[in-house]
Amino acid sequence: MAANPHAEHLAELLEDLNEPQREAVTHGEGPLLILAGAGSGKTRVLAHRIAFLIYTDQAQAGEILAITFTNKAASEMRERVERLLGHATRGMWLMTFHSACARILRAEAARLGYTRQFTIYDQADARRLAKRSADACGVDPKRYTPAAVLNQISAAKNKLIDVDDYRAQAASPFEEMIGEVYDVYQRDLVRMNAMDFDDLLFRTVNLLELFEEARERYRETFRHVLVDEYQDTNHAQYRLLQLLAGGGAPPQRGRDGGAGPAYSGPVGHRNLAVVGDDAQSIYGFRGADIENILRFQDDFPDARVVKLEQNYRSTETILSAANAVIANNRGQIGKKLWSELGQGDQIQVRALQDEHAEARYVVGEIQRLVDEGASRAEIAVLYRTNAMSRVIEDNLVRSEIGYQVIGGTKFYERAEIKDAIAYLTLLANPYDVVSFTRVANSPRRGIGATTLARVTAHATAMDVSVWEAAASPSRVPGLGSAAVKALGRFMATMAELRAITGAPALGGEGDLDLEDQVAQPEPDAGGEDAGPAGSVPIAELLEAVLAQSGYIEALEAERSIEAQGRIENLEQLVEVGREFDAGEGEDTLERFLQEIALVADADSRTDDAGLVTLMTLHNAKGLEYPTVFITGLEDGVFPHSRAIDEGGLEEERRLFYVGVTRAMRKLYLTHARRRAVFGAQSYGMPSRFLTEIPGDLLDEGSDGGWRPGAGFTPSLAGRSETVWNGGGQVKASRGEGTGTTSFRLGEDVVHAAFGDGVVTAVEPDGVIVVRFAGDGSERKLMAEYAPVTRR
DNA sequence: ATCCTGATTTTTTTT
DNA sequence: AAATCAGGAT
Repeated sequence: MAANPHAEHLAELLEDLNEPQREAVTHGEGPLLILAGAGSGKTRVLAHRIAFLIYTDQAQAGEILAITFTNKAASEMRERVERLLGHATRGMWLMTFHSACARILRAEAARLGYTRQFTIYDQADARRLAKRSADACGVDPKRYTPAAVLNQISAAKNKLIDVDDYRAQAASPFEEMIGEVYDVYQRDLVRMNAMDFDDLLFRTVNLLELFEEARERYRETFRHVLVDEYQDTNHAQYRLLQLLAGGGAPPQRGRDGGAGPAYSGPVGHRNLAVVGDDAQSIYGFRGADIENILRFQDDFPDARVVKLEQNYRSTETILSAANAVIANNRGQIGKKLWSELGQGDQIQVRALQDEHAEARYVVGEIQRLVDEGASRAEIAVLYRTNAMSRVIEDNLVRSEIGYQVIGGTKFYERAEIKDAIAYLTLLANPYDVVSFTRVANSPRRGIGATTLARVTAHATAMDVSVWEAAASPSRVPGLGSAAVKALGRFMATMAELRAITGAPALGGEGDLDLEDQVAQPEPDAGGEDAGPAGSVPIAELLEAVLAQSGYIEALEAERSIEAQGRIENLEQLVEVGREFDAGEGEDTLERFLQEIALVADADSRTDDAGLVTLMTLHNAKGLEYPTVFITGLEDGVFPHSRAIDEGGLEEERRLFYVGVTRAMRKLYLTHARRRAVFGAQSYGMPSRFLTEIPGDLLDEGSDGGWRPGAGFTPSLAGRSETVWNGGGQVKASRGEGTGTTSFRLGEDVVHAAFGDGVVTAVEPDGVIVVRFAGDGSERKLMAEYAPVTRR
């Protein structure tokens, strides 16, 4: 028998790999670049490589850091590796950049002036904060929306430009203005012991640059670093990898003060394996820098480069189309994808009159395919923007075809869920002003905006946490006696809840008026943290929060269907907590909050259910389906008009390339002559990407395509609906008689997309509010236009 | 402090 | 078509 006790496994591991795949898997130490075309088995190669490293004793599980793009991809990877290794992957760091950074920062928070309970703000929180900062700087919100301002700040952070650098190099009044807001915004974050998504990366880079000890420790810990989707890394992520694995280009700017110890000490181990495809770089808008992959060989001149060009997914027709389209981009790394799967079917291209006709065509085809024996789970419908899912949903519901939508509105964005999370966040992080203001008056307790502003201003002025400021309301200047009382009661329950977490008590007690109490030792200031702030089951804590805060009570008092729906959502959240409690690892509150902050909706995708999948093209990255529909192929929609204006055409083309290459056997491309955008009709030419596909690969339908006035008649089983009325005024007729458009409170209704619901409010101008039974969501609808009918 | 109403804006894409 | 926001009324 061979010396290696795993010899048998090893042979098996390499068995079904093609030559370049095997080369990538068995590559030893040193930098490795895997250029993996779409469908060339890159996930497989990564998983096999991890298993190989372990079987050949080049690494222990705990010495591997494998970065994926989504949590979903991480758990899929974990499963695959477990299957290969035949045992658990305990200790292996297999997660997203953001999760890995959050985990490192928890451990090292004190060094950066944070506590380990720091809050992670999602985009919505960050935007709210950016708005506040912009207001404080006197920025005209009409001229510069908070989102635009935040984008600028985010872009700077992704490039590792801190406030001082930014202000120093500001070259226009606009940039000076942004610099000012950036300054305020960042100070607020620090004061609140909070980080936004970008900070997670930026702060980790700071940590590793400033503290040699930490840098060396993590370098030693992660002997092998593997990165998936490398083409979508931004500069901060790039820098992080350099710091962890060493090598790479020299730092771009020394950080003042610290005299930049960045590159003293041993050069890293340089065991960095990255996998990517420059043709699939689609996240430039959020700072991804395609140059990272294009320049990998400059950074590591001795890097082994492996190209995976055999595609195991798609027919030759589909690949030819993809190759032809992407050839219109400049500066690609040469790759020629090929497949042994045969020509296959032609690509179906259809022109429809409007988005309704398009949706009917798509759903009609789905119906036909399913009748012919296809599984719904084999079909995906892709679109450029989330808003485009609505019409397709309508039609799927009418045809009674089960589907799932990935992305769009998320569970964790619902108000009641955000409220509940904010309570927990405030319990963990007493500095969190955003959570405090969110929670203080919900349910209503008579703590209004003015009171909140006074409390937070006082906290800032006295340099104490909001918690402390609020806990001694009588010391806040300008508060009326009613406000003092309300705050006192609120903070008393918060203190009780905090006691449940096991964390030490904080701040002033009720109405003690001792002046020197402010000087009392502050447990959260420095390194030592709130002690064993864990060990309470999250589900229990959450139930206590919801009960003692009066949140549930207030909802029950409403006695409305929508309140009932909210309560059910909250019960679901408690269930999430219960699952977390049952999982492995210490169940600390911080860890729970971190996990929740970093989950994406794409993570909730299921494969096995008999459901058609609807999602944006971005969300489709990394997935494959036997049948794929790409809708909305009009100039202005896809490519998106904003991308056309801002020179993002190549990225749009790569996005189209990603979409096309998701398809295994059948590909449908549709465009509408006319489409409602913001409720107004707009007319669009067929997408330029369509014309980039060689004609012989396309089947444009027996009809020869769209002709003015004629209209395409989809092969719909049931009735055919007339949509085009020739005059330009368009209104989709619904199958069921709508009857009158007036609804009454409490009436049972059916919505084409959302199913059964009940009218919970009737507003002026024909707006009704409906709470839907399906998901408990509540929506405002235009009674006259929305596809709702009385049940 | 809270509710109501009308105006404005939203749609790129997401960790 | 629908969500968010600001300003004004109660």
